[in-house]
Amino acid sequence: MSVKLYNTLTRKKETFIPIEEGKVKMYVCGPTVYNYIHIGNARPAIVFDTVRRHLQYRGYDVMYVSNFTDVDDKLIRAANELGEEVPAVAERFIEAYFEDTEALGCQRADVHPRVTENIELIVAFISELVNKGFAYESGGDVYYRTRKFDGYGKLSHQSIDELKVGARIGAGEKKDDALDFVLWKAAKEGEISWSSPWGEGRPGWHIECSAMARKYLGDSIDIHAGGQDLAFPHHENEIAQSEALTEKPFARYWLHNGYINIDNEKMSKSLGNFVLVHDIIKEVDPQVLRFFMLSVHYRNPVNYNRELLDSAAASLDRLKIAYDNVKHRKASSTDLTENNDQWLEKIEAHHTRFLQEMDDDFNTANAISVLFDLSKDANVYLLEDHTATAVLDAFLSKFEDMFFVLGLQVKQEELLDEDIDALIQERNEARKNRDFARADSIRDQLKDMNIILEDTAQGIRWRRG
RNA sequence: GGUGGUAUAGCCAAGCGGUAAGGCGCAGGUCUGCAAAACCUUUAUCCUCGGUUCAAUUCCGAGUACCACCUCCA
Repeated sequence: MSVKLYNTLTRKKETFIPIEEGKVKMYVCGPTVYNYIHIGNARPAIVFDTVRRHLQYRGYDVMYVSNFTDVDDKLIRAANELGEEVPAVAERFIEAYFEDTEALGCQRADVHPRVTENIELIVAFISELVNKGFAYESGGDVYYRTRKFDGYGKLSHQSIDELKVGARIGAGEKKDDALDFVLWKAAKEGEISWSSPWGEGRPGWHIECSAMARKYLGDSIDIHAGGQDLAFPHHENEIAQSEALTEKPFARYWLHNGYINIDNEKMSKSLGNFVLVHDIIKEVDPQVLRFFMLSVHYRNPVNYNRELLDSAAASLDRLKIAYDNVKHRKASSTDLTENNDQWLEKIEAHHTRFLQEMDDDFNTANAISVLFDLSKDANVYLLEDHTATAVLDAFLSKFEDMFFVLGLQVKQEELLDEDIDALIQERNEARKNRDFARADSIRDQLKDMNIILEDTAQGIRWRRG
C-alpha cells in the first residue's frame, strides 16, 4: 500500500515516491513571529503534523523542517509599536508558538531554523545567484531576475505575461522588471540589519526558505508544504531561487492547505475577526480545535465559528467516551467468549480502512469516520453479557493507534480528590438504601464540579464533563 | 484580465458513472429508581438548465451564488 498525495505542481494525485527509499525530507513554511498565531496559522501546523505522523506510522523516517521568520517588515513594525527590539519580540512569539502548537498536539520539527541565525548562509545564496546572473544589485537592494528563470509560474500555473497584468508596480521601484522580487533589502535608518556585499540590510522573505531548506534537507526535497496562499508568490519564488542555483528540482511534491473563514468571511484585520489560538484554547480544549480542523479535508476551505467548534467537541466526546467505555469494561472481562475472532477481524478491518483513507491524500475526514465506526462497534460489543479481554485490548490499541496518527489523545486516567471520592461512596450508600433523593442531590452536586456519574451494570464510573 | 476553489439533509462533512459514508442536532423507542452512557428507528428531488451515457450528484457545456490567489498573508 502506498501513500498518494495531491501535488499542486502537477495538479494530480500522485503516488508518493521519496527520493531516498524509506526517508522523507519535508519542509513546511512556518510563521512570521510578530504575534500569537491565529487559527489560520494553526491549520498548516496541524495538517502537516498529521501528514508527518501518518508517514511515520507508515514506516518512513521523516526529517521535518519548519522555519521561523524572525525578521521582516511586520516584525519591525510590531517591535516599533511595542517599543521593543525585534529579537525580543520574535523570541517571545516563538515561545508562544511552541506553547500553542504543543497544546494542539503538534510535534516539534526536527529543526526550526530562524532567519537571523542563517544570515551568512542567505548572503552566500544570494551571492551565487548574482554570480549566475539571476540576481542584481540596485541601490543597496538585490533583486531576482524573474524572467530569466524559465520555469517561472509552473507551480501556480500562471504564465509570466499574465502575471504582469495583475502586478502592481509601486512608485520609486528599483527593479528592472515589475516581476522581479527582492532577495536583500537595504536597511533603513535605525532598522535591524546585517552587513553584506551590498551594504547593510536584511534578507527578503522568500530567500530564507530556499537557503534553509537546502541547508538542512539538501538540494532536492520530497515534500514542501504551506498554506494555499503561499503557492504564489512565495513558493513560486522559492522554486526560482533554488532551481536557478542548484539546477535540480527543488521539491517533488507541493502540498497546500485551504483557507479558514470566520463565519463565512475571510479572516482579516479590517474585519477584526482574527481568532488567536492563544485565546481560543483558554475556552475550548485545544484537541477540539485540532479535531475540528481534521474533520475537513485539508485542501478544502474550513468555516469557523463557535457553534461549529462546540459541535466538534460533542463529536470528539463520543469517540473518547467510547474508548472509556471499553476501558471501563476491562475490569470485568473474561478470557474467552464465543465470537472473539469475528470481532478481532472487524477491528482489524477498521484499522486497515483508516490507513487506506489516510493513504489517500490524507483524507482525515474519512479516517475520522472510521473512528466513529470503531466506536459504534465497540459500544455494540459492550452490549454483550461477556466480553473478552483480548477483544477489548484490540479495541483500545486500535483506538490509540488511530488517535496517535491524528495527533489526538485518548483521555488520561486521573485520580479523584478524596472528598469527591467520599461523595461518590456516600451516593452509593444512599442508592443501596433507595434514598434516591439524596443520591440525586449528590449527583447534581458532582455535576456542578464538572464530574458526571454513570451507573453501569459493571459499577459506577465517572468522567469529567 | 489571468488562475483556482466551493455549492450534498436543520448544521458540519465524505463520496463519486450504477441511484447518497460519518458526525452534531432534533424526534420516537429500548435500557435505567431517575439520569448518564449506549443501542434501535426516523431525518437529502446531491445549486440551475442543457448534453454525453443503458445509467450522472459524480463526465462535458452554459449559467447562478459565494470565496481565494495574481500586493503582505496560513
